[in-house]
Amino acid sequence: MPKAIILRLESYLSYLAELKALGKTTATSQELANLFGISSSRVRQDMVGLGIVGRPHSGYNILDLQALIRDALDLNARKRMALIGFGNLGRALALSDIWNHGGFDLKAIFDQDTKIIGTDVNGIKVRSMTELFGVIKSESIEAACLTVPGAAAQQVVDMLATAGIKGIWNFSPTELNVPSGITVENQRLEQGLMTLSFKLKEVS
Amino acid sequence: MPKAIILRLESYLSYLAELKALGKTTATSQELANLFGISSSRVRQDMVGLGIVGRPHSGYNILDLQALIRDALDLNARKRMALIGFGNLGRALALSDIWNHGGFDLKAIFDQDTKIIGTDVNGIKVRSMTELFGVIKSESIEAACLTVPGAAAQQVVDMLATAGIKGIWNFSPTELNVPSGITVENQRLEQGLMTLSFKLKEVS
DNA sequence: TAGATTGTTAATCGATTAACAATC
DNA sequence: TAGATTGTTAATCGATTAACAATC
Repeated sequence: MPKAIILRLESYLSYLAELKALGKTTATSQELANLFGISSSRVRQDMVGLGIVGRPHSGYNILDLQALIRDALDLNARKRMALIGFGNLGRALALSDIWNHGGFDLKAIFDQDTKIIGTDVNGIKVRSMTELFGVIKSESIEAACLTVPGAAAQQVVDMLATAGIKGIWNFSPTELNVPSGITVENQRLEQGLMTLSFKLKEVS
Repeated sequence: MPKAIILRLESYLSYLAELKALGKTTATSQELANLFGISSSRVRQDMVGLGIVGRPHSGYNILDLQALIRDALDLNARKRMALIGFGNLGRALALSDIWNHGGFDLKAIFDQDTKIIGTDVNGIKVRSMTELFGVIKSESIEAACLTVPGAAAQQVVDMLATAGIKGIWNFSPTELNVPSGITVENQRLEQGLMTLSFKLKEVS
């Protein structure tokens, strides 16, 4: 499935939650299209791809649509995650409620700093990097969130690959090298900021 | 300029820094293409767009290319930024060194929580939201980083718009409504996590 | 019923790749 | 020089839009 479609499904999902909160039970392709300036026919093609059947007068059933999108993105499956790097950003993510929005459960936290190791975070103890391999195995952890400094990222990725991790949510600006069978989703904060810089020049 | 090109320019930039660190002085379109699986002819078209002239044997001069990309993204212009929302994420960003990578200088921090107001962060005092309008004006701040809870986001955006902000780096999952003349760059953490969920299903 | 909205096919658009003469 | 690599044009590909008969 193309990346562009995935991103649209995610946007539909958050908009549908808003509509539902307003008491609506159906949404038309035109309503969804207005959301981010695409044509209603593109939305209908996305709907066909999801396998949902709409009704000529009212549109698509919101509950059905939410369920199908959540299923397409596999958000209902509980996936076990480890966080590597308990710096300011790692700490912010660990304490946030974001994990559940992706169907993830944070199960372990690792850091290198002996001053931090042992800290309790909502019932999860920050562990030493030396425990990484064993804990990922014993806790059946399949995904990792990487919030270590860029210089350390690749080295940690190699450890994660050996331990059998299947997916990485990467916050370091470094382009990671991973063996096949491992997927990386980059959350490029620096690129976001650079894009804002570019856009600022355009608007003014 | 299409978003896809912007993202490529940003990727070229970080790769060029690596090449330069290795002591190289030129890069060919083929090298840059290998980076993320596009064709060398696409890279050459990007180069033409930047206005750089390559040499048939050696490729493009790295220093020239870096300068042109930085110029295209306006990274050399110093832009003054405010951070709104000093929660865990806002705090992590405030303490990070990311701002300079986009050519931004963090000049003010705002939060609603009276327990936090007054805190000193690298010489910047956290201010009350009531000061937002005045400080943005008096400090000539043109951009804002939004790390407030989703429910408060739109309300803050309206204040920022009134104060004359030109660009917003948005970390809230909410789709923001802004008047024309203001640009928003969304840093969708939730969508990143959902995309990872989808990809995990695909690889296994 | 009337007409709003779907599902579907063809047309359009833009971005990417292929190809190749020019050239350092 | 030989050949690697550019700059450029045409071909291809994929994604988006337009159009419209079907239908609730």
